[in-house]
Amino acid sequence: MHQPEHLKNVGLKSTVPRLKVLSLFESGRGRHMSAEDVYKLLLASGDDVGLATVYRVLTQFEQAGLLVRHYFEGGKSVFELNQGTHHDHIVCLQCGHVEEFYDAAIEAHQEKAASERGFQIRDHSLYIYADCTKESCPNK
Amino acid sequence: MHQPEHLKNVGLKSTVPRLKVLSLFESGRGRHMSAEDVYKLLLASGDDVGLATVYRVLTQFEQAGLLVRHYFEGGKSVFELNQGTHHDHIVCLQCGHVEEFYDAAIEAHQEKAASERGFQIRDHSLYIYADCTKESCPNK
DNA sequence: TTTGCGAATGATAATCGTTCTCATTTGCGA
DNA sequence: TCGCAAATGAGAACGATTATCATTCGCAAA
Ligand SMILES: [Mn+2]
Ligand SMILES: [Mn+2]
Ligand SMILES: [Zn+2]
Ligand SMILES: [Zn+2]
Repeated sequence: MHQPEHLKNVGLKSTVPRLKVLSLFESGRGRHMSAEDVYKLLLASGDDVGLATVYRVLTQFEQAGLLVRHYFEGGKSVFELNQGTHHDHIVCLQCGHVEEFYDAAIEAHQEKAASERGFQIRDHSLYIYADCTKESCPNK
Repeated sequence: MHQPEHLKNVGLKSTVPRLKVLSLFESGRGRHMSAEDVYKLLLASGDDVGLATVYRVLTQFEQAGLLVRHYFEGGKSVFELNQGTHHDHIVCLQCGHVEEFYDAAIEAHQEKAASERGFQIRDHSLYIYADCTKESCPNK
């Protein structure tokens, strides 16, 4: 999918740590990952990259539009590949399972609520915290 | 408004620091406040309370249902008086002005989106980040 | 290719918000 | 008024993230 040129196209020089982080996200070995997640997965696969570099690269990728950052509850940022289309998230409070959804009606009502009050929307975040019904979920 | 009995009613003994924090929220000197905001406002008014106590009391008030905690972007928790009715927030990215709103249609669609996917909603957070149209806003 | 240099990296220190520890104080029922 | 569990406050500890800085690397010019 992505090649070294992709990094150049967004103004970042192609380096080993950057390519490793990008290919991890593209490998599908984790969709919503924290800096620590990325760091540990890279270590586990023998690719050792400094933790500080992981943080730097994630922020650079976010600014370059390659990744999207989320602030779930819990205090740590979570990143995912930017695939162009916006979506919101449902997070299971028991098992942490994250499901993505997009609801055009909700998006439209948000736009309406903001413009009625004289605001021009730049961004928004909607997280639904819930209990899921997966078999594997401790929530029996 | 609130009196010492209110604390007892929610299972907390009436202490000086707790009463000070509660009356600060009730004074209207700030609606959405972080622990640091509360700490500094109390110090400024001559009521010195330890920072650790401020954190403890805010968490206790949240658990007791007196306050609601929000996780705005920026990494720090923000609290406001729980006035019984849920609402969401629009935050101006330029001046930080926060406006509250409630949209029954959005709430209903969230419920629908979650139940359709087998989730039982426990909580949710919706923040709209925007540019406001206040005269005082740097966003001219 | 080799070279040169500014950008990138990684080990580690520092920062920030928050929680923990523990000796001291306080609220409040007996 | 006492007694004691609960609450407080100062400061240490913590987890996530950022800053510092000496070393290494990417890459373009020669
Ligand atoms: Mn997602
Ligand atoms: Mn509010
Ligand atoms: Zn679950
Ligand atoms: Zn504004």
